Amino acid sequence: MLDAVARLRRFNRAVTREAGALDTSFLGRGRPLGAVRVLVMVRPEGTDVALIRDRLGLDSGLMSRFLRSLEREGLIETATDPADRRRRIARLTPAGEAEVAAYDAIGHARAARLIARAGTRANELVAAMDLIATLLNRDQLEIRPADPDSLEVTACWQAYFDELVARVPAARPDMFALPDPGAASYRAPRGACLVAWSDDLPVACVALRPLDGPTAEVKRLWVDASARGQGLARRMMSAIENEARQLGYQWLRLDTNSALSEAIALYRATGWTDIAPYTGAPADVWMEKPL
Amino acid sequence: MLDAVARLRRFNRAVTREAGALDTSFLGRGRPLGAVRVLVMVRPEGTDVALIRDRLGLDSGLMSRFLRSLEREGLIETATDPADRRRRIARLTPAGEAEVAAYDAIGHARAARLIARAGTRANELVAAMDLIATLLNRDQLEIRPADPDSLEVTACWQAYFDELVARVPAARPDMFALPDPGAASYRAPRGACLVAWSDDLPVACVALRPLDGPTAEVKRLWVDASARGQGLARRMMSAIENEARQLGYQWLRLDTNSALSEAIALYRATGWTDIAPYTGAPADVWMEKPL
DNA sequence: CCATATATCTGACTATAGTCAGGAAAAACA
DNA sequence: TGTTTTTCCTGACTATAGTCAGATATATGG
Repeated sequence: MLDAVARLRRFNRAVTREAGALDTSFLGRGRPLGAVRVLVMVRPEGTDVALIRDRLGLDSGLMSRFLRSLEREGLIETATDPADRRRRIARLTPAGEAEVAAYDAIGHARAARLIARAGTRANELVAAMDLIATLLNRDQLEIRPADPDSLEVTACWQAYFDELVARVPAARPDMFALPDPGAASYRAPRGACLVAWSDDLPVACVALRPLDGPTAEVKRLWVDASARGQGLARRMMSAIENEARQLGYQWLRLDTNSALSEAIALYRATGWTDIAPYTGAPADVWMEKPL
Repeated sequence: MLDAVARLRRFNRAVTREAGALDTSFLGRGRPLGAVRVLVMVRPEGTDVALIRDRLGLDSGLMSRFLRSLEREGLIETATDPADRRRRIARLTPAGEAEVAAYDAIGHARAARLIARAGTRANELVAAMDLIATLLNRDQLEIRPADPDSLEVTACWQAYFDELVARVPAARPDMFALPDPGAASYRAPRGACLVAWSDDLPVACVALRPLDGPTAEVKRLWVDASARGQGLARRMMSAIENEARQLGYQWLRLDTNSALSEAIALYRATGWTDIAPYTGAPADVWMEKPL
């Protein structure tokens, strides 16, 4: 392989040029880039001003000016946060939502064009971008509770089932027909569902449901290919165990398949022990852990 | 797969943030970014000012000011191009070379740190970056003649030999011991050597040497993994055929191995026909084409 | 209650990027 | 040869990003 560092710097130049083009593509709607970057971070339901400032690394004075300018344009409204009245919350007006949608469409079109440029290698391109984005976002990874009926959880579970079908010989697609009738059991007060976010993309999930008195069952641990090799599965397991503890459980169980060797190695390394079967195919390994 | 466009946009955000950090890392030496971008594009042996301006997309007035400012600092000297005295050529002074080396070191350190962050997936990261950079740079790809003894050609040939060893069962590493004693035959006036550049990284090569009177032999066609699937091999073959025509050859020959099926398919599709063996192992396919 | 810290806002300021019009010199063209 | 085009330069200008100090209102911890 030629010098890896030289290759990385070529990448930097290529992407900087592309990102520059991306930035200027956000112009042409008569608004400076800084204001646009703020605008597109405001969610319709309202976003904490400090959060935006922090994400964009802006000076508070500059941020304030951007907000005033967007307000003058009638794209956002700001109100004080009732929970902490020093803070302010920015909310999109209908005009603002339309404007954000327009910027979204521009970005979407650009992105689609870039992917199209890859031709037959589009899938590889997206996978490569995923890997890089996940590595760069690695420190910003956040694990948050999620609604088991939400779109992101459904997407994670679908990815999990696809993975099972690909790797477990005994698994067939029709074993996992979403939507899941049992999704309610992954909710409070007796269940839980966690998703790991890299930026706004879910890259891992895990769920917990009541099994039998003081025993809960861990289900559907999944980590996206781009996020593997960084100890995320271990973090997810540790997070769901904490949830279980807080819900008052004393024992955890899980079933899995011997084809999923890394997962089993992780379980063994973190205090899980084999037990007698308590479910059927496609599982062929059953484990337990005291809390 | 989750929405590809959403993933690409996450990538954009991650990389824009990183590129922003990269840009500011070029600060801290008391010089504005624009001037630095110009400075690091000046080669010690001299670079055409218009070329720099074109690559960076700068206004001629702005460019002029950057040059004056770098001159005042004693980092570069400008002289009129003797071939066209409207044009100017910028050259690094010794102080300038030292300064560029310092910026290089900063960039190198940053790049190394990023690669290190990928841990066990460093190779995958570099491959992903290569793929993206090559796709983004695709329109800027340049095929230029190269010195067969140069570092870049040696690197290409080494990559070619590695590929052969990996794919051809009969090939062993010791069959291809660089440096190549026959490199001189790939030079003018009877031979040629072409390299395709993506930015400053060689991504493909092909060579030509005299064989027998009006017949020349095409050797060492190689395309980097990141640049495949875009018709580059075809372009390289077409370029080397043009070289051969200009050198007055009437026939081309080549030997290859049946394990390299895409290459053979390309040859068949572009007018090459099978002929009797004229070399030994590891070759097992021999072809010819009239010009 | 007070002292201190935090979040935001405002006004004044600087630095940098970028634009534009016009001029001088050289090259290309008819 | 004269005209047009190209290349670079300069000065004047604008827009944007970003910094800084101080003011105000609120929260937090004693």
